[in-house]
Amino acid sequence: MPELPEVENVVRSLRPGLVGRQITEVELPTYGQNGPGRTVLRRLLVGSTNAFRKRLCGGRVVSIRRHGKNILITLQAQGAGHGSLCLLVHLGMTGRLRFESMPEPLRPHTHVIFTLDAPGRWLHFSDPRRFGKLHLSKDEPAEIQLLGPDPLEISLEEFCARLRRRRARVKALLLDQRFVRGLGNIYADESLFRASIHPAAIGSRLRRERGARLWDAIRATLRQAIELGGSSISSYMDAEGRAGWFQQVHQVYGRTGEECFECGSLIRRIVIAGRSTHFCPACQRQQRGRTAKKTKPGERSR
DNA sequence: ATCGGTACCTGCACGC
DNA sequence: TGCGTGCAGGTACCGA
Repeated sequence: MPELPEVENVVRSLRPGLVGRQITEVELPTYGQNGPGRTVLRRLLVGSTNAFRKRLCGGRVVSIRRHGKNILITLQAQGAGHGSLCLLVHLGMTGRLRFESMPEPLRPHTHVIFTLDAPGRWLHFSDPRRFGKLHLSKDEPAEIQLLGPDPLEISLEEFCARLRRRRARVKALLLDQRFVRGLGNIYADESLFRASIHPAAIGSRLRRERGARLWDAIRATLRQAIELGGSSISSYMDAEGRAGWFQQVHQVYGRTGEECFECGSLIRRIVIAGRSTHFCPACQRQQRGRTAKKTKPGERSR
């Protein structure tokens, strides 16, 4: 769920209440819930739960930033294990970091409760589907270096150069975090619509002019989405519980069968790279000879 | 290199 | 009301 704009808003809303604060206690309410062999946290927490708790307690938050869809929290550890710590949080599809006041009843699927040295403030991590991840390490995990450039920072030149090198369909490329980091299903579809590019177009076959339009569309889409607080499709909210508004200006995502706001054609849904892909068949035409092979007669493209 | 399928999970909307 | 089905913002892994 949370893509770059949502994660960016979570990070921004975490900063004021988290930077400079000390974590005084860490509780893991779902630890051991499904029996010792299958604890809920096993998949969520990289490393042992005890080490996680021990190393984090007493740590003071130094900084927090976004890297693609990852949240990186740097802490100054306390006591014998002094030195710096890096807590990586990936929200997966349904992960949520949210400030809470303790007397409220615990929401279901709350896996980690960080007690802060600010009175009446706790930070809860919840994640119903448990696709999220928490990884505590001494240094920044090496894996994040494998991710591609940030789409808001990449230059036009580099973006076009990367496109030229890849023969995958452009929608698949946008979802590939090694191509650019931070785009997900919503913003890939919305960016392609804004650039009037068919999602099945082959990256290396896009002319420079179209590549430039895509580069521009991605940046404009992400900037506007960040501005509007992200897309709140079902339950996304920032750390202070504020919803986003970008879903109200979605042009194609989640609009299968509805009329295109530009031309009135019906928005179509196809599957690319195993993901639902929404586009306007009239505004996003396949370029003859420049796209993936056409569907054979009698073959269904759904 | 790239793709499709599967897996990981729970919740929700839908049709019957 | 209940039940089965398909779908959902994520990534990782397999074999082809």
